[in-house]
Amino acid sequence: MRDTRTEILEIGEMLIRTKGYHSFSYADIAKTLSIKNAAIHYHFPGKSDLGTTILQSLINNVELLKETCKEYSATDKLLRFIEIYDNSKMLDRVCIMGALSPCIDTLPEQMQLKLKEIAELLLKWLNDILQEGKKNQEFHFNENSIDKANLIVSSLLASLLLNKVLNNGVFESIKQSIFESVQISK
Amino acid sequence: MRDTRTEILEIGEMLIRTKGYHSFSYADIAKTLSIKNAAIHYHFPGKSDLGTTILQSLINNVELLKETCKEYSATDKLLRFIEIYDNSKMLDRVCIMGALSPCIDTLPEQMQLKLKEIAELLLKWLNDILQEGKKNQEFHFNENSIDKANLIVSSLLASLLLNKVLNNGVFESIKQSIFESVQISK
DNA sequence: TTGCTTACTTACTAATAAGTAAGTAATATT
DNA sequence: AATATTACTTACTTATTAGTAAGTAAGCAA
Repeated sequence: MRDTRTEILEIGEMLIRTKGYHSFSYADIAKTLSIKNAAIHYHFPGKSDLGTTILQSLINNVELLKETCKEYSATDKLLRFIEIYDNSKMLDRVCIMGALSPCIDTLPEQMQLKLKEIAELLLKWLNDILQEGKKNQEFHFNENSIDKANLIVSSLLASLLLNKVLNNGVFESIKQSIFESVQISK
Repeated sequence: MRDTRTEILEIGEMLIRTKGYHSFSYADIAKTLSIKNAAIHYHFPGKSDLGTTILQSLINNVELLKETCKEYSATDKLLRFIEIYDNSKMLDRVCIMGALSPCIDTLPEQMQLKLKEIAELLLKWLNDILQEGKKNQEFHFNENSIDKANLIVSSLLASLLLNKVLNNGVFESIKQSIFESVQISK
């Protein structure tokens, strides 16, 4: 038997990434779990508490993944980084940045800050990976690594969005471009 | 004295691109224009009528811009294409794809179709520009032009989103990358 | 001058939203 | 055995939503 609090968080995350923060309600979660509306308020008094907790748990997941990859080669780290987006693609979801950044101004302040934290965390991690790979000759590129990290995160994020609209091969096409742009073959 | 219908469309577009489709209400528009809620229903019976009309007018604008650029060089066409995003950046807005694609499944069907139309229109136009520029030696790149168009649109779209979150130089950084990737200097 | 259309307002409905207060049954603590 | 805590439900409030029906004032058309 699953823990209700955890299930609320997972369904909430799914709803944010499939419908958006403003388009789901406590009633959606309640229906899915066959509990009452107020049960969710018991675990998360306000919607912003739920939203903030979901974002924090995503931050924790990235930190954990980062720790797991610590000893990997830069190439394998990059592969694991891109896997985050692969997983989203497989589930036909967008990433959290894609889901929330368009309406960041309408989010509770705590959520805005957490979203910033996620963006900075991902960009910094990717930048570290790129620098390491360049230093030890795994990757080959001329641009500075911050610009490159910006470009990679942007294009991954947006290809998930475009994929939802067009259902074409844009995600795979982008992934290929990324590998070519750092000159690793896989 | 302005035309109310046109003003509703313009404010509606602004609201979609700053707050999102589900986060604005007829009341928001009514307040801004100092008219009553029902006046908007007179011009646009349902919210989906308003949304669909806004998307159609954006399609018309792109078609018009395309026509205007007809005789330009490929380089100038590309500059005008990117100007669409420059304008968004200046106003601290995201583009319509960035605003609506994350929650496309929650939009009225007519709006979903119009959004697809916009995505296809932009990608096709950019692809044409890239092919023309490659053919006449204005641009130099090895990838196929469809992949390149995907990458450029994706990164422009996402850099507007990231810019809202981080307020850093990501948009300018991406723009520079695009120019370099087709090897034009400006 | 009578009637019709345009562009609204007034006043409303029904649905849904987030949120709360009070009660309850089961479990854990002392 | 008595008490407190956990995890809810029941029943509710208040606010906001999209949407509608009926009325009106101004302008034009026959």
